Amino acid sequence: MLSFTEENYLKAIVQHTLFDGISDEVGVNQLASTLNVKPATASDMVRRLKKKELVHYERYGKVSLTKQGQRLGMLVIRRHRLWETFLYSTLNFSWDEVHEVAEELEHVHSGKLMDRLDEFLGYPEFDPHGEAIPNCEGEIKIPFRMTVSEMSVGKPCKVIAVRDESVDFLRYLDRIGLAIGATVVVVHREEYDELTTLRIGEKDTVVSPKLTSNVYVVCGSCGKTKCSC
Amino acid sequence: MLSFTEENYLKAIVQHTLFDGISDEVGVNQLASTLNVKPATASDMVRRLKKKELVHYERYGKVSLTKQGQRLGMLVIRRHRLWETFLYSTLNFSWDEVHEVAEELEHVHSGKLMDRLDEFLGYPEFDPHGEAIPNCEGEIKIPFRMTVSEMSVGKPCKVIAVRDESVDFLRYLDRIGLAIGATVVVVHREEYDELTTLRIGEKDTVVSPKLTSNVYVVCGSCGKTKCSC
DNA sequence: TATAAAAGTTAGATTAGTCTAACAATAATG
DNA sequence: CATTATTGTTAGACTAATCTAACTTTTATA
Ligand SMILES: [Mn+2]
Ligand SMILES: [Mn+2]
Ligand SMILES: [Mn+2]
Ligand SMILES: [Mn+2]
Repeated sequence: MLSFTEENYLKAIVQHTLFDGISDEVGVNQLASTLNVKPATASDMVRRLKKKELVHYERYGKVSLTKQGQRLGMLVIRRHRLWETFLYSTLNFSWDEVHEVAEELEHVHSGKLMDRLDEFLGYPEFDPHGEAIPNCEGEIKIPFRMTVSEMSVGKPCKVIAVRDESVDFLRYLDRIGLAIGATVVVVHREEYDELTTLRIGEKDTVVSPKLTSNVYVVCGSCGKTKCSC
Repeated sequence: MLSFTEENYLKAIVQHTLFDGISDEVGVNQLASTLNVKPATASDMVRRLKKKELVHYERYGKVSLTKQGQRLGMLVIRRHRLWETFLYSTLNFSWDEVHEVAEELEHVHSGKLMDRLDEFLGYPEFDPHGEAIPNCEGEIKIPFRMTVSEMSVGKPCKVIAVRDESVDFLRYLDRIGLAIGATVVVVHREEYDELTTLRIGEKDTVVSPKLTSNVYVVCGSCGKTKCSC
């Protein structure tokens, strides 16, 4: 049985290697900063995870997941996202409140519990932030996704997910009317100061690249990421 | 914020001092055996709980709860029993499966979560084993209860709760048809070998004092513990 | 009440997870 | 390619929670 800490490391490694889509391996310092620990601590832990055959790793090298490590990490993420969905859909939490509570609930080890919860929720595909929920084998289809910062000017698109789950970010989105399913158009992109004017519904709002790079969208006409509409 | 371990100690002290109704204080060895640790370990922990002002305690003395210790212990029990109710009523777990999972869920620290869950469940008064659920202040009315072993022969009574939550015990009760709400009559009590013949519904079953002392009942006519029916 | 039994404590060790400070290897850059 | 910057490791210390083994206090009983 994995400890809280081990599960959190696996989850962080999954985020870096599978979800962020930059590389399939991650450095110790990067991991340390994600987990808010010092590099020395992460270095130690990575060696422990290697001994348990959950990661591939050599001294001074990068970290990547073994089959088993990936499966277990994905299961933590499944639990996290199912609980977020429960809190949001059943207990009427707002989308900025669910993450923190799910950080605790995700460590409850009962496969039966998660399967029953999944059934109770009607086998949801996505969590309240639009992220896909892995199945009970820890499998998931990771879609190639586009952010608002990559969308061409004038093309209507639909918000499908958000990358950042912080309270500040989500409340900001609420204020400007940007929710999952909303239609947005990049009205103008100012090269000089990198600000983007976004039409959300009827209203235009000027936003930073920090926002546009954290909002995932698909084509508003065909619903695909890559399209020729 | 309390650790898992500290919460488990508080819960165990509540059980011994408030629920078992023998004394309002408990010994270190007794605590140790309840928590499956060695006396040395419990002795250490009790001193830590004292430093946090959660228990009253002097070297070589007995342990009892402070106001704060009692409140926090009762809140752990509230969470445990609300989760058991959720697992049983909403996710269709059987009454012998809920305890183990609740042992993990009870340590999730979110008052809002528990209040919302309470609301979702319709403010239940009792958990699947018939135990009362403390309110959000950690308060509860502890009823004076009678077990089957104390009931007089021939008097019909109603099962209101079970003391033991072990899988073995609860499955055994299922097999002999003894559920919460069932009507039972002590048909005969054999002094020699302390076995009791119990009429449950239409069927007679011979049971041990281990069973009769773990089943709580009220008078079948008036619904009270002490009555003159 | 003296002795034995039970209950409780202390000392010292261990493991997980963390830190700081000093050091070493690798990568980037002039 | 030599120097610097970045990245990662090691050594040594700390806390929480546990153990074993030896010791002490309290309680029971002959
Ligand atoms: Mn989340
Ligand atoms: Mn999410
Ligand atoms: Mn229980
Ligand atoms: Mn219960």
